[in-house]
Amino acid sequence: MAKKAIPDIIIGRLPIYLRALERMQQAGQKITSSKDLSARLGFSAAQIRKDLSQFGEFGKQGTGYHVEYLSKQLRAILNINKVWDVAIVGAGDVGSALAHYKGFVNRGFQATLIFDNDPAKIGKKVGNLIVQDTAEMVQTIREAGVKIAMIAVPADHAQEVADQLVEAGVKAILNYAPVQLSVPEDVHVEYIDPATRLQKMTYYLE
Amino acid sequence: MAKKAIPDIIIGRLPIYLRALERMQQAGQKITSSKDLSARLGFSAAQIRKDLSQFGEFGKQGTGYHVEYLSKQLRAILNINKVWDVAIVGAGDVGSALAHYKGFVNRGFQATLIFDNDPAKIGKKVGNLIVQDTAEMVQTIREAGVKIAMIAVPADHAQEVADQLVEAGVKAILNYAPVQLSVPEDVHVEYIDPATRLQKMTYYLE
DNA sequence: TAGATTGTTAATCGATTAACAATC
DNA sequence: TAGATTGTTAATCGATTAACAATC
Repeated sequence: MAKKAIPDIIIGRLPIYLRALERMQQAGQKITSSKDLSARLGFSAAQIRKDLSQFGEFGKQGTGYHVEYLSKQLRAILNINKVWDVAIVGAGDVGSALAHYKGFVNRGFQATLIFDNDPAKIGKKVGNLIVQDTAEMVQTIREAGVKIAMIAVPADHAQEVADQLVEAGVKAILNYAPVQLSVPEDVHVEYIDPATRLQKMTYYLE
Repeated sequence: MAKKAIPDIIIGRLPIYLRALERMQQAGQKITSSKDLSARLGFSAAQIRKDLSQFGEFGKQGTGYHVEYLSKQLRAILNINKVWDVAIVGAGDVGSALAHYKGFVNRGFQATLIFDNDPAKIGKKVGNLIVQDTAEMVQTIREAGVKIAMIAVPADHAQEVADQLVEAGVKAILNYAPVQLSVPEDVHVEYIDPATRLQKMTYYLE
């Protein structure tokens, strides 16, 4: 309830703040400020302070924010103190790339399941994972208690897969298929479509 | 000038409208309406009409929009009536996946160059492309007149690569490295970071 | 202490929605 | 014609910014 009150657009910025803080930590920087973060990220200092103040008082007047402390707080707020298991649906180029992707390590996620409906792929290894038959997906995901999935199947099948994921108890979907999905309102969906992003930029090109 | 006046947030929705229209076309649908698009995409009908009206009068009262005509108009507005060449920097897992990605076909883009600084990778084939030495990147991109690039190198090197791309005349960058880039204001940057997107959703999970 | 920076309120800015005349 | 849907204006809603007292 209290959570619901915080605008989604603010939630979306928290991981970006966290990413910057973690880079500061790596670089040995102990203290930062809204001004410092603003210079790095391009958001206004006022906005950064306001966003953070939604969740508590993390800073110190005159000093700023302790990098490690703030980053710990943000990880707690975002629920990534644990490592979440993630299922991948589709073992084509995109699904395989996600299975190999090293960017999830230390950011709260690990791919533990991958599915495909192509008999030629089922049983094959992709990274550390063995491709399983989509026919067993609902049961396998439900039994494993996996709550997050990434869809990397052709656009025509994405909605069907989404329906199955919902049935399996998945609550968060990262969709790489270039279609809008229709899901119950307690299921969250984020979209990644590089062509769409490039098209946004070509508008400005000549 | 007139272009600059249109909010970026509207430009970002145009490719999504286009994506839906192209799926309608494939399905043989001739006519749509703001209400129909709204049902598919989740944006309000009023917003869709208002967005489109920024660029002209594409519809007909009482009828709606002709799918093929509107999609043609949007392609023109977004400057994707041509096919844009795109350079990929980094031939690791992400770069390779982008080189193989089939989602760019018919959406206005083709990868034509790929670069890496690892001698073990230079000269190797990735998809149709041969990996070239990053040392020659600035010159090669400039000579080829390529204006769009995707960065798929480790975070530590992304800014350096971005600087080189700017020097080479690139005006649009799709950045897969999990860092904010600093570029001149006539250069456009979009970010794709799946971990960030997943973290946004885990906020809502328990 | 003096300087710096937070957290927060009020003011501004911009985006979305509702409503409806125009018209196909 | 009657019904439907556009394009657009005005009203609403929400997000960002400016400013500053509190305080480290």
